[in-house]
Amino acid sequence: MRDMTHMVARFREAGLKITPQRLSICHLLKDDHCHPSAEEIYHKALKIHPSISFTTVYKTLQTLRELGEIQELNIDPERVHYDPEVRDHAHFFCKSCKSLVDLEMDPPDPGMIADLFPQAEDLEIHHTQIHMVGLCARCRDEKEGA
Amino acid sequence: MRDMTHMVARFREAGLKITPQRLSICHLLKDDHCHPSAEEIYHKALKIHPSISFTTVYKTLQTLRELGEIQELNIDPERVHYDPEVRDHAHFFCKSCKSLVDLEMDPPDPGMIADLFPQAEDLEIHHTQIHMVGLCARCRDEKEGA
DNA sequence: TTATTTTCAGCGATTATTTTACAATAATAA
DNA sequence: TTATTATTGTAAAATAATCGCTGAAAATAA
Repeated sequence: MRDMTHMVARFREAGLKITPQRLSICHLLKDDHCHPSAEEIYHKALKIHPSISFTTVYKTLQTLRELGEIQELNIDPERVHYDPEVRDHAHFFCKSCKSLVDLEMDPPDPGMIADLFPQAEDLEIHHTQIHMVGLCARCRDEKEGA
Repeated sequence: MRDMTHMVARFREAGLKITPQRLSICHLLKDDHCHPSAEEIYHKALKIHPSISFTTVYKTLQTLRELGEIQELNIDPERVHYDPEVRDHAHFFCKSCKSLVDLEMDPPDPGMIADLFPQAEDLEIHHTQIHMVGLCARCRDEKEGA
């Protein structure tokens, strides 16, 4: 997700109304790299718009996803998380503390995907997710220390 | 998941009873590479045990996951799918027909992960999932033909 | 085989998340 | 400013996932 000027333009060109709720949700998402859930975004939005509903947050997230401005992460079996960064990068999910962090990656060699996945040639791939699940450093140490 | 003899041994060494229901669920999973959901396994199991409950299927899937005999796939936002193959391989999910297929991959160069993800050094990674989402050949052609 | 012990299957209900319908409201264009 | 149209928020529904309990079944010992 880019800056607010860009988002306003995106809404406009899609024929969507520019409401304070939508702008606030964009603002909350824009610089948040903690991968919030819909519920978390809702609670943050409540501080700005005390009467905002979960439905509004939910629908706005859908809209932003359709616009390609955010991506949904299915790494946590309990809930969907949202990521304002749509460029290729991987994620790590800690089973213990439920933290979800970015794993930066160098852009893979374009030929690598084709080499690794010959079958992918016949598919129209919209996006790729790389998920690693386990224990973060802190939770691993706690486990061993106990 | 390996053969039934292996599964019986696994159950036994874990102090779990070898019930007809469990054996049937293992049998259903063993050769199914369509990545069924809990609901689908339940419906197949019903044909063998007309009185089996969803709870039994659900609990057995949990057990098999804890034993490391199957893995859960979180690629479909609507439901969890189960995979009897726990070795490294990627998956492709078609947004249109909801099919979920294996993408065979050559085992990546051991150094590749470390090279791509320097941060991973501090993490205890239990498993990695690579998910590609888009349209399968058939759905892509239907879209273009229309 | 039979008795004893332990676990499991199935029922029912619950929790949590995600999704929808619709009337009131707010944003936009004329 | 008014008309038009989309969005918000309320409330409720749909769906998936999960749990406690009890009779039944399976494993084990005698």
